[in-house]
Amino acid sequence: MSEKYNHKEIEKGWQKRWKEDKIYEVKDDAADSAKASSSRRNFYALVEFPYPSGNLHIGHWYAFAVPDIFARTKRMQGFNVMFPIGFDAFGLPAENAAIKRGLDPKKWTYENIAYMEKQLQSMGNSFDWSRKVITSDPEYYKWTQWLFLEIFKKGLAYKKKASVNWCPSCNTVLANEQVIAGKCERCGSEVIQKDLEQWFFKITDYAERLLSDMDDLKWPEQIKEAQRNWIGKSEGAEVEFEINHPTPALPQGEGDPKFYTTDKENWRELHGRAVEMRKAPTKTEDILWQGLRRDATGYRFRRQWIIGRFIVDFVCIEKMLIIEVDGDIHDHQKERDEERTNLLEQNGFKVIRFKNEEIENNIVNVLKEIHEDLKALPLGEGLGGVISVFTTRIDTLFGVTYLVVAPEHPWLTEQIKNQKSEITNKSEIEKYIKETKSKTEIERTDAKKVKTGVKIEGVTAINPATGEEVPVFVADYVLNNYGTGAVMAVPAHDERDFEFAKKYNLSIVEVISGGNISAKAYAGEGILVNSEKFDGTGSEEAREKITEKFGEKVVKYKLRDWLLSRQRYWGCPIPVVYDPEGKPHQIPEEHLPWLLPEDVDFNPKGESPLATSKGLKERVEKIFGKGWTPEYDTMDTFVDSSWYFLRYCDPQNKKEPFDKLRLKKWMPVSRYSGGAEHTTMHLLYARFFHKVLFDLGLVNESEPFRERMNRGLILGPDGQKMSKSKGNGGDPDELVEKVGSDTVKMYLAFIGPYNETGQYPWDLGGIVGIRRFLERVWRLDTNTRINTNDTNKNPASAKTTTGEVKLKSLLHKTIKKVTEDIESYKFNTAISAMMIFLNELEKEMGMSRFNLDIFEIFLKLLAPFAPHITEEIWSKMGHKDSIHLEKWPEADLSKIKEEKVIIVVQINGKIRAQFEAEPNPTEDKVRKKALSLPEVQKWLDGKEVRKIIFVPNKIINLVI
RNA sequence: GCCGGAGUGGCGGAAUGGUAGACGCGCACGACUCAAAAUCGUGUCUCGCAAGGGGUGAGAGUUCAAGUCUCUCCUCCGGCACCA
Repeated sequence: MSEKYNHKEIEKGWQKRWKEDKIYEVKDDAADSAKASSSRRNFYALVEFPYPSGNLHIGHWYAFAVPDIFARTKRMQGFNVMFPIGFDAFGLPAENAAIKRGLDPKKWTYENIAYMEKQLQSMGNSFDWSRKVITSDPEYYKWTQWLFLEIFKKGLAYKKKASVNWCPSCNTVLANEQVIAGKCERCGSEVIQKDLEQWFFKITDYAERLLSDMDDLKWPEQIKEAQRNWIGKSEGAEVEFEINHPTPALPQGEGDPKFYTTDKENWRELHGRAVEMRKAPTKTEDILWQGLRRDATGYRFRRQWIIGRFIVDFVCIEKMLIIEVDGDIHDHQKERDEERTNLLEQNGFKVIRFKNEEIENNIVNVLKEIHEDLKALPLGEGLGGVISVFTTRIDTLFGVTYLVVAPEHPWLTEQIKNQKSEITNKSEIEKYIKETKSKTEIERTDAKKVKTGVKIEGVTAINPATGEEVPVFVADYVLNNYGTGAVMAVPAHDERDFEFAKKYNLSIVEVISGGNISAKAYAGEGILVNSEKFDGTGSEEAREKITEKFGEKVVKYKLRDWLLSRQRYWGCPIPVVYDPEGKPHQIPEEHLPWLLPEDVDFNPKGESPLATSKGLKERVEKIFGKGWTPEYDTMDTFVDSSWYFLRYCDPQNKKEPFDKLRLKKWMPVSRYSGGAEHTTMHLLYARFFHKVLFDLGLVNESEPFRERMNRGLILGPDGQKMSKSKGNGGDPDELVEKVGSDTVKMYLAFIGPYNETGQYPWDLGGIVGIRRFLERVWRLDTNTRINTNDTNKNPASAKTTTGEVKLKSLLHKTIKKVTEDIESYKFNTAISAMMIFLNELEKEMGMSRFNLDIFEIFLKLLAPFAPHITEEIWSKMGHKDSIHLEKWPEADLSKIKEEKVIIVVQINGKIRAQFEAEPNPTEDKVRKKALSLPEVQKWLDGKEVRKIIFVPNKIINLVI
């Protein structure tokens, strides 16, 4: 009688042995490895490290146990495989445990890690535990801080005000996930927005590279597309709309009446000239403009701008300063210039002039002088006269009937403050702005809500294409942080604008297309009311032409800078201190790791928990001096996880985060497996981080992950996402206890393709199928040994039967299929192929004695899927070394021989008959045989065969 | 709204343009058993006694041949979304 398949004993035993023998620990160099050979290459198999929540759920199993099949296969295929594991240990749940249950976050976290490690061991994965990384270890976060400082030094970390979700009742900052429908997840009170100074990484500087470098990555197109979406590049144009009052600082009627230009035709002509001049600047003008636009003076300028009936060279937006550039001046010109200067100065402008040589010889000095002049001028009396908009459809410029600015738009802010502004309904606008502030981001961006807005009375903007005056609105449907924070509204061709225009009774002007909008535009016939419907396909060419004339080509991204400050305790401290003036300074390297203090009150006090630490304040004053204060915020945990895969390559390094030479052996990651939910967060952040490190010269490559696979999601049996609160999660521990780790792992691999981001309801029904399969393998083994122990049977001398030839052919087919399917993460069909093989194997066994070699090869194929049971059988068969160190079987294509093939006979594509034949029959043979079949005769019914299609070994199709 | 992906038995899912439903679950029947479980065997898309017909979300097309390619539409899933 055969002994029982006792998974518990087998699995425990082998897990212990593997640990003792360290068979999965990997040396950095292929050459260092015990089984080294010149053909051995390094392979870095990576899975996303888990958050130590305290309990492994079935999703973790899916994430770790299945890619283990791949890692094991690669190892057997002769690669020097690094398959590390660690813990993403900082994060909110630890802190919540502290707040709710008074636990110490550190203790809580490390206890969880210890427990989860045990659970992970029971999985029997081939992880290399010697490279374990825990992000909350000071030995790790020291280097997170160090890297932060490197980035800071490079000017890619900066501070600015940003709003956070704030729960007034809990007295705490909330993460976006903690805000449910605008309410606090915990107490249900209304969440408000609060502005705080926070740290950012300038990921936007890398938008273009993050986009274009993706082309060469071996990633599924889906993931690339999602990232492209997220980065959200759009190419369009910026167009400037002048506000229609020549000098907003002047009350109407003062100064020379000649100064005003109200005549539209005149304005249009003037504008045309200004545009021509902008397009063809002199060398000197260009030098100055480059200086001015680069913010060298700290103020913004416009060039060739219309002031009254003049075009001036440069004018400041914020202050009333005009800069004129002189060429060679003739006397009569000089006179005119003087008159013009007087006129401008009478109207409140300061006019400064520079000679060509001055600018060309010493631009730095000139800019300095301008800066001095600007400083001397009073604030808030600026031109205030331009609103820049971003559009991707400049071809609809002629249809613009109003402008909308975001409530936070700088121009509006300035105008509200400006005493002399001509806006007549300031209080109404201020009220609206206040209302907007009280809305959450989610409320504001709810497209379903009816749009609101307020007309800005007293000012109008001029459509540069038509010279028409159009009203200006403030409305919160315009986002300040995209484009320029202002939009041109084309209600005839944009739904949102249409909705708004209807509500406020604004005019709607259609732009004719018919493919030649540009021609119409040039001819100055831009306005075409109630013309034939605009088809929305104004040509690329039209856009280019209109951009050239009225705007400037620009590229915008949806991607925002990475806000990394968290007003939380359990995270990596930001290694920054503030001097008595409040200026941030980096903490010198010798003070790293900048330790997280432990004398902290976790109960929300309305500020970051670190602010309650006395020890931290004392530490700062002791090191830096009196009046210096610590940074109280910690880092987003995505910073921790942006480089953990680099630390795996050199986890013990005490001198630097990692040694560049060691990285060379492993990076980039050969294959990275993870969840689809990280596509636009972790995966993008890590790419950005890695690129920065590349620019700093710390890593060798600009992309961290050569290949990426996203897995699907395991749902609860109810089709819902699994969670503790719903109680629909499967408990893997219990399951492993019952059927064994091998069965659970293999079942997870069997339920569907792993390389597709589908969703699988967790249904235990099918798991018995896998368990049966493994039991059959177990029984097969037992029988084998009984047979081989029988001295009468000598497999080597036995004659080869037809059955064995068939089996051998199937074996090699199976090797091929399994190998290919593992490579492409289609574990389900690999398992299916092995099942088919086992079915045949059993049949053959029943007929004759058993071929041991074949069974051994089969075991090797199965080893990555069911590491424990195969190891046990392998060892019982008398092998001393682990099966997991065996060489992966190779398919011998010459052994794949069909004994017989089945030829299908079709008539007009319909199957009418089939027959068996020797492999590779000639077309001639097949045709003759087919025609002779009575079924075929019946269907032919004497009709003539017009055409014959022959697919070798498969089909003959007779067309009548 | 935009961008991806997918729709195949009772279920999970297979099918380089070439026999649709592999493999597994479930179910039915049979064997073993006093009986049950386990195990093994047979069957299992559908209409039809059969011959044969129909069938991969719907409709059209290309082809000797379409689940697979093309077009239109529907549904579901995922990403982005007042992004101008």
